[in-house]
Amino acid sequence: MATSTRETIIQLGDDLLRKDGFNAFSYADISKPLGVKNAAVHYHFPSKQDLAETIAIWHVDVFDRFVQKTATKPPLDRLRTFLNFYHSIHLSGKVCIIGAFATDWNSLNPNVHEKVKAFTESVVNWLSVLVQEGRDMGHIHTKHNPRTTALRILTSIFAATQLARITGDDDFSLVKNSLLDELSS
Amino acid sequence: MATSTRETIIQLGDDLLRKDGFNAFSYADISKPLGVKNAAVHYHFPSKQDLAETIAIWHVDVFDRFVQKTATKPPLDRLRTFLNFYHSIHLSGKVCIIGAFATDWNSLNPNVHEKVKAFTESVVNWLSVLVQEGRDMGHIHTKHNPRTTALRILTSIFAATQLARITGDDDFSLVKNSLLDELSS
DNA sequence: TTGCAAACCTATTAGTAAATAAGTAGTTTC
DNA sequence: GAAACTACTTATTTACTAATAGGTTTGCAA
Repeated sequence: MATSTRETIIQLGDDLLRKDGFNAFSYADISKPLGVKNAAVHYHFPSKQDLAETIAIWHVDVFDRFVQKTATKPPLDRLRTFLNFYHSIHLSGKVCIIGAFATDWNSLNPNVHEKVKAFTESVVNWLSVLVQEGRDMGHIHTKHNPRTTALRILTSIFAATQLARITGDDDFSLVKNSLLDELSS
Repeated sequence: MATSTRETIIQLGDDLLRKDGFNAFSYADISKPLGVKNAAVHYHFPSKQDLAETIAIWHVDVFDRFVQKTATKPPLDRLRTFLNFYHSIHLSGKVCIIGAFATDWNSLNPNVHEKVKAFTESVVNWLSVLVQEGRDMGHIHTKHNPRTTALRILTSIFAATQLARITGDDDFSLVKNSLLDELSS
């Protein structure tokens, strides 16, 4: 399937956003590798905020597909897949999109905020259901309520993609493995 | 005690770094509220990287004083104070300096990296000792090794300052309280 | 064949950025 | 009391930024 210019811009933008931050990349960083002029990027996304908004929506879509694809797996398998996904984020030099948007929060307009909120809530809710189901099945053990456990999973793993930039890969694995170990024991 | 221009620059820079991000503020954002010219800021910190480096060193000093001041407290009290400190970070609209530096990592030079690494390791080590001592005294309960538990505390609480920007204050408290609840039970 | 819209490009603008050179006023040092 | 240092200012430079106006090409549809 041929990838459209528009799609490539979104993917390059997402990469740059999560590697360098929203204010660290310019339209030139997108247009150059794409082999088009800066104005072509503005044709697809008139403003940088429009691009950020589309990237947020794109993540909603990607996550929806992830949810669909893993829907039949048992809760603990879903969690493992989720954490492995974050491992690949870390290994590719990026951070979690939630953290990237959060630290650049004050540079983004209300439209972007709305989409990022929707995405984040869908992740937290998905994790909450996962925890609830896992507990009902006796596969997941936690003393907190599902949302709290979901928040603890999410915060630990997305901060791990950031922290491991500073302290190294090993710390990412420590966090990841301890999460699985703790919830499944 | 009279605060010098240099110190005010560091504090303003730290505020801006943690509210908006390294690439979202300029020397004008510092010089204006200070009532000096942009060149005066460059006099104290020739480059923005120099400022970032000094901010990192400043955090090492602040943390050292925090460690000294709380050294006589029992482990669980130290943890509570630590988490309350993060609560005040969140309430003042900032994020943890570790996360701020991590997401802007690729914009910062090796000198800054070095100082941020030193600061982060000192926090992780302090938490590790806290966990070790707490466990020895029977006040803290965890199945992981001290560094792993330290990482889980740190990642959860610093990501909570970011996540709560998106999902709201309540989620910060859920994370904070669950940490205390879990480790002290 | 014309009409028209999608997807560009050329060229430019207005603004902001970090950084520096050179000068100045006030204070300290020898 | 001259020299030197501190903490600035004025003025400027170079570079990059997001964004836009207006023109060009291509392919499809009426």
